[in-house]
Amino acid sequence: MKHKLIEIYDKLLKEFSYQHWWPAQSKDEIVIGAILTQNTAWKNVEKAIDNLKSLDLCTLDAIYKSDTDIIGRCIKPAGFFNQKSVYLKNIAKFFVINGSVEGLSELSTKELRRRLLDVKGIGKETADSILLYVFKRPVFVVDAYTKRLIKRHNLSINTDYDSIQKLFEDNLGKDVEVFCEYHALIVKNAKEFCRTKPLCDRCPLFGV
DNA sequence: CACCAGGAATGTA
DNA sequence: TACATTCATGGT
Repeated sequence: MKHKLIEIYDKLLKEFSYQHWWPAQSKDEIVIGAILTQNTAWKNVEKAIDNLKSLDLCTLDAIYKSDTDIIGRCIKPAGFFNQKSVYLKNIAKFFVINGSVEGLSELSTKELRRRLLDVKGIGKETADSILLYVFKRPVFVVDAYTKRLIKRHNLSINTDYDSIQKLFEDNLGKDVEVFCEYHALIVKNAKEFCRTKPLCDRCPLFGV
């Protein structure tokens, strides 16, 4: 008997096809985007990233060496720029002093996650996004859309982050590609159908 | 005008 | 542990 989560995944994949996530040109850009998109529309994140690129500041090394107020002006469209400029400096420093992605690649997933969570500005979702899309570790990313999906379809009693993450990881197999695609599809579906009319009859998950 | 967007830190009880 | 508040821009 297939789990509901697999049924949902199949329907979303059939409806939207592959999403090619994370949308970025480099691993540094994924990390930067993960910070900038915190409670912020992706459209505004794109503007901020374009601003960074125009000054050649869309790398962790460049951010590490730049003034916080310069970063702040670039990322202003993404909101919370006073906080996020500091957060970007924090994560940039973390990668620089640890030898970038390569320098951290030998760590276990659990240890790497702990270290990411120690960086001020990196919470569970941001840490897991980096673990999955940058380090290719089998960690499921739980965002607001994912929680909403689980609640609307009554797929879990507990709806906190850890419970929902465990639900996905226990029922999908630890497949990085599936985790990457499933999270992307949940976001895609939410933007496409679930904004104004939750579970309307046009939604691919109607009746599931 | 209110409300939301691919959250996280901080403070309170 | 479980909520409430704060942070800020831009689209609907």
